[in-house]
Amino acid sequence: MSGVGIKEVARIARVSPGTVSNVLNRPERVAPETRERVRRAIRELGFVRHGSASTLRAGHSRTIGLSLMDIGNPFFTDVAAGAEEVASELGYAVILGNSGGSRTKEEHNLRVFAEHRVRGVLITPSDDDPRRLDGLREHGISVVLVDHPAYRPDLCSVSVDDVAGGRLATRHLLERGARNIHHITGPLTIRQCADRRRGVELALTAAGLAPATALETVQMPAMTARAGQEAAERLVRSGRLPEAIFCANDMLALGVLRGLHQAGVGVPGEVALIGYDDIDFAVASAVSLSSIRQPTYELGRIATELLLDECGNPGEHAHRQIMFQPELVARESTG
Amino acid sequence: MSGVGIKEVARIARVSPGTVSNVLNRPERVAPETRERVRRAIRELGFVRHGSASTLRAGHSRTIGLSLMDIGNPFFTDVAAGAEEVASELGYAVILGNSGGSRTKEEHNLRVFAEHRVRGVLITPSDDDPRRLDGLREHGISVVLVDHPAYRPDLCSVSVDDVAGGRLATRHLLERGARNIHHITGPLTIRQCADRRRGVELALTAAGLAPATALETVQMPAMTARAGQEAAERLVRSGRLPEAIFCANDMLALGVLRGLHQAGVGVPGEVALIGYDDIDFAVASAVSLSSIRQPTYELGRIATELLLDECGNPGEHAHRQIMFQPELVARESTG
DNA sequence: GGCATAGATTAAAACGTGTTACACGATGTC
DNA sequence: GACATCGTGTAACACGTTTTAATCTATGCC
Repeated sequence: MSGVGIKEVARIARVSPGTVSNVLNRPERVAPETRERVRRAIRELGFVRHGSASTLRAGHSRTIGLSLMDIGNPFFTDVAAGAEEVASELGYAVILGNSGGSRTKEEHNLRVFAEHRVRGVLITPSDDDPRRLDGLREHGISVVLVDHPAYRPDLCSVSVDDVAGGRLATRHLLERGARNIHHITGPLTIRQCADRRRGVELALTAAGLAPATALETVQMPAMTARAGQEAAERLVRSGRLPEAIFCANDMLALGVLRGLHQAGVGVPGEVALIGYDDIDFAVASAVSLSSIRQPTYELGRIATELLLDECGNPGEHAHRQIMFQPELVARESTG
Repeated sequence: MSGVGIKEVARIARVSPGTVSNVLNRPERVAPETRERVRRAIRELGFVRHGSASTLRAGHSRTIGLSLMDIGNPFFTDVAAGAEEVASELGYAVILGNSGGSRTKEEHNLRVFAEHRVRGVLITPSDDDPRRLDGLREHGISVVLVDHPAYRPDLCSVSVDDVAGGRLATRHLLERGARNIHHITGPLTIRQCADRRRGVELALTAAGLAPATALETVQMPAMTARAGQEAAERLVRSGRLPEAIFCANDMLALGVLRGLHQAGVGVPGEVALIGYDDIDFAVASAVSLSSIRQPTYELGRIATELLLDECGNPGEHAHRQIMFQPELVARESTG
């Protein structure tokens, strides 16, 4: 086993354990020569600080929890990458939990985080229920919502305006000459989907078109490429091709693209197509995909910064609900 | 703060703290009625065990470290998903570290893991240097290599036979009529790239072709879609289109596909193309991509199982070097 | 020279849990 | 009735670190 602790170091450096602790945590308080002597002992013995003991005594850990909805989706892994980077820079470790959209698993994750006495939690919540979060906060654990606005002033959140995104995509399609929109989305119970659809409606009305006639919404159970392809095949079979398709997700859009291509339908020649998220693979497909870009990586970075600020200055921290504006990326699939 | 600890629970349940600890860790040793009384108290107080104190006293944590080479690559996130699932099932938490291929960051990760006294470490190593790992193991931390064979009998590893994979891809192209192979790869200092290329050579010689003339290798600095597209553009400009292209990576292949498509080169009509990894997006591209499938998710699952077995039965655990065989997935891009 | 002051170090008391050895009744055995 | 046994529960220490208050030394000042 490891065996070598702070007091073995102290013995070798001819110092008291307290001094070693000071070298570790407040080096400025110890005289340069002793400091160096202690550091040498640390190196020689290969000492590494026992994090648990430290956490126990200090009352707080250098750890944050990250609960993701879908680790298989590039959108979320981008968020994770951003979060990990910032956390790592500031000396924090990240405990990963993948909820897969399941409330049970999400609760399990939060419980694990609580046991580990993480300093804070970053979560892409699967629903709007804030009760579980309050449980954490009673334990003194800060929480920041990611990709989901906090509808209350005492909680930080970092998200992107999905209504605006839906509007952007729709307006773009209308500008390219479309008079009606075929909208392929995931379950409308998912906030992101509902908001994006709302944006479509707003854009249509703003252009003097009635959503009731100019908008057709198709709801798929999953937001995967497979689901997208199925939607496209169904569309082709029906024989009534729309002028323009807006998918709530790039995964869906890539599937649609492939389904249309296989049926010999030209994109953007016969149908214009736009997705959402602007994942890296959007530009890699044979007909590059127009999409709505979100500052994914930044989402993770800023959420972590907010979280650690809240942990560091619990008194004067001002809760903020940050909402980014999405951005249109026009590529080949919309002409 | 939380404030409620094991002894507050004990007070409410009219029991000694030791008994509460027993209810938590060896429930069978305590009489059913007291057990229930304690459990009720735990529920009422909303008590959650202090993981650090537990770790400190017990001498071991319920945590593993996971150091990934590239969290942005679907291959690695699949591995992570598998690992997280198993770890979670068995009550372990996962600390995530993203090395991005940098040795410095990798060392940082390992140091963090050591401080947290993780039970074991899962790592997709960026090189073959085993010294850092030995440092961990001296501290009683088990290590399992992922996607990298252990060249020593005292270390577990889970990997895929990349030589066989390269051979599979090449043989497939040869069977479709190609007489020479254009191989686009990443840095050959990366073991995976070197092995896959080795497989190409073996397959060529086995077919009576001399690698010196039948194989052209192009080494790109990164294994991204962008790099693939650049390689394709260069190829088109050179005017000498090969019969068949084998990319060491699906990301590269998707880029090549797009580059060729933009230049009006038909796939698989004029050029056959195959990738490697069979990421989900391989099937989603306009011309679905042939690829070499690896049991990614399983890699993560089994590695974690091995790791936790090694932690649980330190005495009788037999180190294993598991090597999976990859599998050809033929799709449209090779006709 | 005495005293205050600042700086450097230390001793000892926590932090919340797990574990060991032991106490306590009750039961069964001779 | 004495004694071993068994099933439960307890008391107290230990884990490795941080932190507080106290101690010690050297320095400057009157």
